[in-house]
Amino acid sequence: MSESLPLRANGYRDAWCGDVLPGRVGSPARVAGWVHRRRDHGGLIFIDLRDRTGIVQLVFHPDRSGAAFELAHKLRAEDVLSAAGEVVKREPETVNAELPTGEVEIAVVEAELLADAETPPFQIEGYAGDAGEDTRLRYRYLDLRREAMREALTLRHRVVAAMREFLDGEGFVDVETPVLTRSTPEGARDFLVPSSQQQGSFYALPQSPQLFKQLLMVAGFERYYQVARCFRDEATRADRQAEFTQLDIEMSFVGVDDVIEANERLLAHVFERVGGPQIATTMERMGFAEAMDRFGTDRPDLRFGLELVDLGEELAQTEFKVFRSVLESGGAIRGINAGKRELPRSELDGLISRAQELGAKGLVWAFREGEGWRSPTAKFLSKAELAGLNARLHAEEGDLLLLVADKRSVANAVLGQLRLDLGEKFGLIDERENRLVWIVDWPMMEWNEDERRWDAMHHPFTAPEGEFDPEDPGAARAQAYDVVWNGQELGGGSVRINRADVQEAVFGALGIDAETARARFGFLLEALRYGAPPHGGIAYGVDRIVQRLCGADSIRDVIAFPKTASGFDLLTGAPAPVDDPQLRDLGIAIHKHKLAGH
RNA sequence: GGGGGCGUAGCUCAGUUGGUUAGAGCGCCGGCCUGUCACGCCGGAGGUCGCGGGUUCGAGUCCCGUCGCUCCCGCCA
Repeated sequence: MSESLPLRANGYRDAWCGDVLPGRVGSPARVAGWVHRRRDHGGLIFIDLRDRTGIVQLVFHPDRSGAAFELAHKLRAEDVLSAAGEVVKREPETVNAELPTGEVEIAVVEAELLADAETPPFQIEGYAGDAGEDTRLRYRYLDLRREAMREALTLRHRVVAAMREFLDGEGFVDVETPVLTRSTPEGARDFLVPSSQQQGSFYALPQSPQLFKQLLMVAGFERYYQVARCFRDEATRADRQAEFTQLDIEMSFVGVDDVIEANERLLAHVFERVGGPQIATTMERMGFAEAMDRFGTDRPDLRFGLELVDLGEELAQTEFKVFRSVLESGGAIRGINAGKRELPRSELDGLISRAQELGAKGLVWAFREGEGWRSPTAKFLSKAELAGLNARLHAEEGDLLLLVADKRSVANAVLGQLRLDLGEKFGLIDERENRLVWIVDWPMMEWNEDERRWDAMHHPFTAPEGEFDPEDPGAARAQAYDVVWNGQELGGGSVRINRADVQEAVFGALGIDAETARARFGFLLEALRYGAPPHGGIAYGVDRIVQRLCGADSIRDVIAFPKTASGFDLLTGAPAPVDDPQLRDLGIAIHKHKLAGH
């Protein structure tokens, strides 16, 4: 805070605490803030006063401070105080090098208690261990007084401001779309809002503004963005909240390359503005198939190796029943070379447990030894097979090899995650490195074995590459793209379908019959008949970007008032039961016995 | 929906094979202290061991249930 504030009457400040620097020595200053710490020496009292800019030391002398000295004696942590006095230079031996304001202090002549504070349930900047998260959330307004939280939310503000600044400069228009909208049963569970005027009918909170932004393209806005709150009624995770924020962007008359190019400049601008990693404005691209093949995931962390290798060829003739049955049923045998590692049996067992937790039936571990393996599995494989596997995995003496035989999707998921676990465990990741990559060339659809139908890989409005053949949906490529930063998806999008006939064909391939499509998406199909420009866009997870930028462990650390894993707001007590009359207005009956214990 | 971890003072935690009156650090309260800055020194208060039930002569400790927090799997087009 560089600008100074006007001198005001009691209770107002003319200087920020963090601005009381040597340049002000000899001048009067009035500051206001919270009592951070009190050091009462009996005949001399020091108060560290904190506002959002920092901390400054106040000194109270019994003679010079008058009535303020008596007040200082009674001050307690987090009391709100206004104090005025002269900025004085400290004696060299009393300078505090830890504080930016540590060369000076304010010799207080006048002070006013603006509000007193109860003893907080936890210390604002404690040294006795951080408060537990439920306590922090219960008293979030105190938790947010802490420097780390203030910095995280300020960084968030700067990220969003930089996004707006860039998009405004490029002619994008911020348009608000409804929060009360229509439920679409696909995807995550919707939060529903009952309508009192149409009893029995419900609004849904949006999972994204997808359809509205497409309608804005039909409406001719050409360039739209919105910092949009989105909702998914699903369990939360360390990087997932039911209520989250998207930067939502849509552009007309564009193809994949246009959207990617604009977003490379957007990301470079945002990172530059907030002191994030320097990135090239032309970023790496990788096909979906290559990402799955080399890393087992569509969001690869490219900062380290340990790539997945396909071992089907080497094992094509194997007598080992486990491997043979997997290959015969169309599965895959994939492996990674984890390098020269000495792992005790207990840790190898841990890897097996982890693999099973991730869905594998088992995990084969082996250390290369001579031309063969030291492994419980070695005895089931021929010399030629072991030699072939060693060669394919580029295994050197002592290298740890991990193999999973399963459906290809399972083998990829398991080894892809084990690769990340091992990369972290073995310290293979250079935290200073930043790898951004666009994942492109996505399949349109993937086969859902449980439901026996095709599901959209991105969403049903994604445009196919070239002509769409409804007879062979599995072959269709999507004009879709995800941007991945060090293994985390920052955002994703696509070029959209802008012709009603194509949209109808895609719905059909997804098993949505014409009647259902009309009922749910009739407004979109109709709009596409009135001259829809080619358009495409992207949506970013703002919370995750900020989390990543400040290195927070949890998305909750970059959200002002987050909810717990089970969706509670510990501060306000939401969700909470409502009165019967409220329910009657909505035409909703709740069986009270189901609420027993609430 | 499933699995793991956790729940003891205001906060963070320790608490042995089930055994006397449940401890520590920080915080809080009182006193002393004129150069501290995580001030220091002396004294003190503070506990439904999440909740309910069970086993036992005896439960913070073992068992069952339940609530809450958290991580992971499912899920998240």
